[in-house]
Amino acid sequence: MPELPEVETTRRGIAPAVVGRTIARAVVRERRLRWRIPTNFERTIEGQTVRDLRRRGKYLIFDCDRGAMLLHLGMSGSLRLLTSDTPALAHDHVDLVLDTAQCLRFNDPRRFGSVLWTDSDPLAHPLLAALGPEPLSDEFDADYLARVLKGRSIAIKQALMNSQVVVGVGNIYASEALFRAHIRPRRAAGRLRHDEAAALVKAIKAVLQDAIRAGGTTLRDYIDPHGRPGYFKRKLYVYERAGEPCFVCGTPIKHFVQGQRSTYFCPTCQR
DNA sequence: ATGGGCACCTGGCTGC
DNA sequence: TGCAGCCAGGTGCCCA
Repeated sequence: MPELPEVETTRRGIAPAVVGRTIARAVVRERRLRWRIPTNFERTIEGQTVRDLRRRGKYLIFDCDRGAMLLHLGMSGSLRLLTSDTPALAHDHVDLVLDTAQCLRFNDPRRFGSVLWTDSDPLAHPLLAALGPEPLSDEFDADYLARVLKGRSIAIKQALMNSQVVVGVGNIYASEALFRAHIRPRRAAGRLRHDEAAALVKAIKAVLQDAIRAGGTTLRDYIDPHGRPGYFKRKLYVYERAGEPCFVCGTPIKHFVQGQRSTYFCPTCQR
């Protein structure tokens, strides 16, 4: 499911209900997520107040009194705000019951998501420490991208999806950003001209910001914390549009598999 | 250091 | 109707 816009939409949706609230109770129905939730998790988090809710890449960071909870939505995860008496359905793995009687519920059919606890600086956690820059930060600019891609033979689309290069860009927005930047997904990352790197940076920022504004992309099952879908699907130029005419030039959109992931592009608009 | 491939899961859809 | 096969918003890890 979720790339940066969906995670950010989730963060914005739950923050008002969660920040400043105390976790009265945690309920874990399924510990076998990407990483097993330790049995002392509930005891650790209960009674702590959520001081801040941040996002780093696709991770949500719940800063608490004595540490932080890290939550990743994986491919199929979602967080919802519900009343604490709402019956749990299939794949409702974790509840954080707040002192307001609201409940933050994590649902994840495929269980690629994760719920972790750290006692120390969350940004220093092994899963976060090596992450590349935030795409919407000033640090992510043409000079940075050109420098980090220099000499690399990997295809540009796969480079964009590497979280050490830049965080938050997944399979949808990698294809979309390359379309907006007029760059073919198979181009060697290290062979982009500087002006192409600049165009790509601009395209990544624009597509992510546009998608956040639309509440993210719902293809199949993504929903925001209030149960609503994201509306960016209608603004996708290439993703899942194989064989359909390019909105710009009419050429049929092409599809191929790259690193076991579907890639879409317009052979006329992208070079 | 880099890149490629696999693994982890469930559910929905397609086609026989 | 049933079922095999394929595909899906991610990413850490192992190996060459």
